[in-house]
Order: sequence, then C-alpha cells, then structure tokens
Amino acid sequence: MASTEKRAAKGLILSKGAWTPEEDSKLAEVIAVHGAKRWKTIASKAGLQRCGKSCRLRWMNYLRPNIKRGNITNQEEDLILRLHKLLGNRWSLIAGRLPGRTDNEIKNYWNSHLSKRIRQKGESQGVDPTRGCGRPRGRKSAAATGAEPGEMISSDAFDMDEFFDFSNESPMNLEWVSSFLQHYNRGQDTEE
DNA sequence: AACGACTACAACCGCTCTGCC
DNA sequence: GGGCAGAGCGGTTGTAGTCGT
Repeated sequence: MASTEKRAAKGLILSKGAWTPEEDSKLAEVIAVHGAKRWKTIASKAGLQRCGKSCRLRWMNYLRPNIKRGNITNQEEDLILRLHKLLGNRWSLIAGRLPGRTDNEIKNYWNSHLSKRIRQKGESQGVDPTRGCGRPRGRKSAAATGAEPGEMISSDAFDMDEFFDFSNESPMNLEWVSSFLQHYNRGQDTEE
C-alpha cells in the first residue's frame, strides 16, 4: 500500500488496520466516561494511535450497544431492497429503519449480496435496477431539508418531515413503506 | 498441498454540512 | 460573512477466509 506509506511518512496516519480487543476496550472505557463526542479528545484520552474519525467509526459500527451482527433476516433484506428503491444509496437513512444495523453493514451487504443478485435479475429482464434514485453528494438529511426524497414525489401528497421522523414508531413496521411506495409509484406514473 | 480467483466485510478516504468563534 | 474544527456520509480499498482447480 504505497499511498498509505506516503501519508504515514507525512505523519498524517497513526495506527492502521484491524482493531484489537485491547483498543476496543480502551475506547469503550473512555466513551463511557466522556460520552460519544469530541472524537479527537476521545482518541487522545484513550491513548490509542488512532485518529478521532477512526474511533468514531469503530464505535458507531461495532462497539455501540444494541448493534446486531450478521444474519440479515429475510424481512430485513426485503426492507433494504424496498428502501434502496426509494432512497438510492442513502445508507444512513436505510440504516435508520433497521434497528441495530449500521449504514456500513447495510452498504456492505448491498454491495456483496443484493447488488449482484439484482444485477443478475436485471440482466435477465434487460434493465439496470441497481441504479438508485441517486442524489447530490452531501450529508444533509432529508429530514433537515425535506427536499431530496420529496423530489421524487409530489410534496403535497406526502409530509416528508413526518416520513423521516423515526422517533415514535416501530422501525420494522412496513406499513409506511407500502404507503410511500403507493405515493411514489403514483408520482412516477404521472411523470411518464 | 499449493496456488490463484473470488467473496465478504472491516476500515479508510475524500467530501460536505453544521456549529462555533 | 468567513474560517475552522468536528461530525457524518457514501465510495472505495485492503485483506482474511473460502472455494475451485
């Protein structure tokens, strides 16, 4: 890995590679005391040769409580497929609907399992279903702007703030998906 | 047993957005 | 309003494990 070596030589990179159990426990310890914010501070307080960004990623994807590992169920898979159809590659939004799943895990699962399967299906049907609805780069959530997913459907038909408010319902409830799909499909029909 | 190809997933990188001064 | 640091996101890469020859 030549580029990494170059950056390491510049002092831009600390420790790299897989996390050890010792590093994990140190990180968890510091977060328990200081909370999961100020990652730069956390990294230095833990005495890890890792950047704050790396610590955050490790915590968010693996160390956080209530993280589910492996064994994506059929129900979850179905939900991922539906959500991807709606939202495209917006993994954090999709993850928000799958309790215990992280955006990284869903993204990996999509890239290694679902995209391949869908591509095969698409080839047999002569379409390219891996193409999501896409979006401009940037992390502004749909809840914050109310704009991006709303562009796919008529805004007066759907309350986007309510749609992306995950606070007071069961995340695995599929009714909202069906409801959204109905509105979405209607919007597509009128466009064509 | 050895080796190359493939797969799955952990981790990193670059970019954008937000909040604070 | 501008600059900076922190946080978050999606894309990409690295690598260990598995499989086929």
